[in-house]
Amino acid sequence: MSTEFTARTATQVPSAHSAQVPDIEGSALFAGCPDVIGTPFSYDREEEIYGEGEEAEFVYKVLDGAVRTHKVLSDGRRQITGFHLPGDLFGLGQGEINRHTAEALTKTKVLIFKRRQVERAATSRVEVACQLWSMATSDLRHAQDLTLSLGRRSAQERVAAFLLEVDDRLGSAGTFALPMTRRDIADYLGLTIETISRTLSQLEEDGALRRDGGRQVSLHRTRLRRLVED
Amino acid sequence: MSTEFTARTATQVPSAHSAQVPDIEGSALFAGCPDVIGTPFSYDREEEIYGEGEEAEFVYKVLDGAVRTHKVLSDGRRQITGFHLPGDLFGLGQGEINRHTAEALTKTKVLIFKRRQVERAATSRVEVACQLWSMATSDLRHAQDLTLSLGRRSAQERVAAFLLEVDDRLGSAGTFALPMTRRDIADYLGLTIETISRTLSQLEEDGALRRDGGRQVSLHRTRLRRLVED
DNA sequence: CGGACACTTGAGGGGGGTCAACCTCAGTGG
DNA sequence: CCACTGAGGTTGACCCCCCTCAAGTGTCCG
Repeated sequence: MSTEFTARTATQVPSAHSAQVPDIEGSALFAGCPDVIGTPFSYDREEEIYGEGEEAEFVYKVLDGAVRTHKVLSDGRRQITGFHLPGDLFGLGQGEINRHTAEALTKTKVLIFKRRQVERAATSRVEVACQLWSMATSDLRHAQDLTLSLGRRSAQERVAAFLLEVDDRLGSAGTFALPMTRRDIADYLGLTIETISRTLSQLEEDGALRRDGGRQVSLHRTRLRRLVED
Repeated sequence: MSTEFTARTATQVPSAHSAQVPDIEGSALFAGCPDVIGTPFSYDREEEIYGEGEEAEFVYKVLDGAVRTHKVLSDGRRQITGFHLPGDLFGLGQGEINRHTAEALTKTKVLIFKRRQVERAATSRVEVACQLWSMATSDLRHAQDLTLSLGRRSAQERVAAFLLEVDDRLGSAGTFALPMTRRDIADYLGLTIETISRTLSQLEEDGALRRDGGRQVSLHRTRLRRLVED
């Protein structure tokens, strides 16, 4: 998996154990394991990378672009569990069978690893196992933060927190283009596209951000942060 | 951490890697690591085990009783992230600082391990590291299932799924006493105690369960399962 | 038997969903 | 160069599910 969109708050502290976080270059991910080499691959916009219920054969590392993973209910309701940006690993931690679907948001380059090889590396090299533990733990933190938002925060708080999270992941410039559609944001935050749209308009009206065409936003971070209880 | 309340669905498959799930007895948890020995300890009903923001010094294994872990917003809104029953490990995966609070639901016996020792064991024995990875992964799955419920399911679906999950964790007898209050259920499912109460009444009226005093329930599992889309 | 806490039930309100119309803009073809 | 098209986004009107507030009913334990 990966660090996904875990917000780096001031209280966050380096990983508990000695394994270090993977660096942006794919080559050093399974350092010291020459048999675990990633194969470059590309996906088009909206292309499925793997599907829920299929055998989990590979693990992926994003090099360029963006990926979303989601679960669906039988009637089509969708919950996005994470967005994956360059440097992130995804597809791990799902046993023999994929527990969600992964799709490319845009044209996306990845490195593909065989899951079995990664697991073999984990059982033979303790640093790899610790690294995988560290990544799973990081994803777990992210999932629990999302749980708190979905369970207990208002639409405005969720959207404000989401914008700050994306800004953070994208380099904390304060100005950026959202890499996903309103539908993706809605399905991530447990809301509807109309509510996302209305909330963004409201935030702009309140001076918490400026917009320029659908995707481009400039955050007023101190005001947004004031809206997010924590 | 632990398997928490992860529902075992028909599609679920044994852990991906070779590490085996810990057994109910604490002694075999860090097998082959004589330096990692748990110290027995007890907590009273509603007693705090550790608090969010404190240094994470220990890891815990439930022997008897039940524990909840939760996060709180500054205005008091609470989200329970998991209930931990006998056999479950909790308190792992939070770096140097606790990212949530843990409290005993009832009088609870645990085994306490020093976090540093567990981490040391992980870096020296690959089976331990894999076991910890496996547990983190299992917790991640659970958190993502909860995310789907909170984001996309109705109150009735959440309560029905919750009852089936508890039944499963408690041995699938179909009849059991809920180990937690309505408030705990509400704070786990992102609802209010009134909605929990009304939903249970409605489910009873629909013949999906029977109640006997506040906590005791008998599930009509096929009817409940029909209410839970998946 | 009485007090406290957990739980239930009702009445009313609001946040966000639903449905529908409209706008914007990039792409495509004439 | 412009008309057409369709997907993504915005906005409004209405409604419903769940929350809020409030009053009751167990039920456990002194």
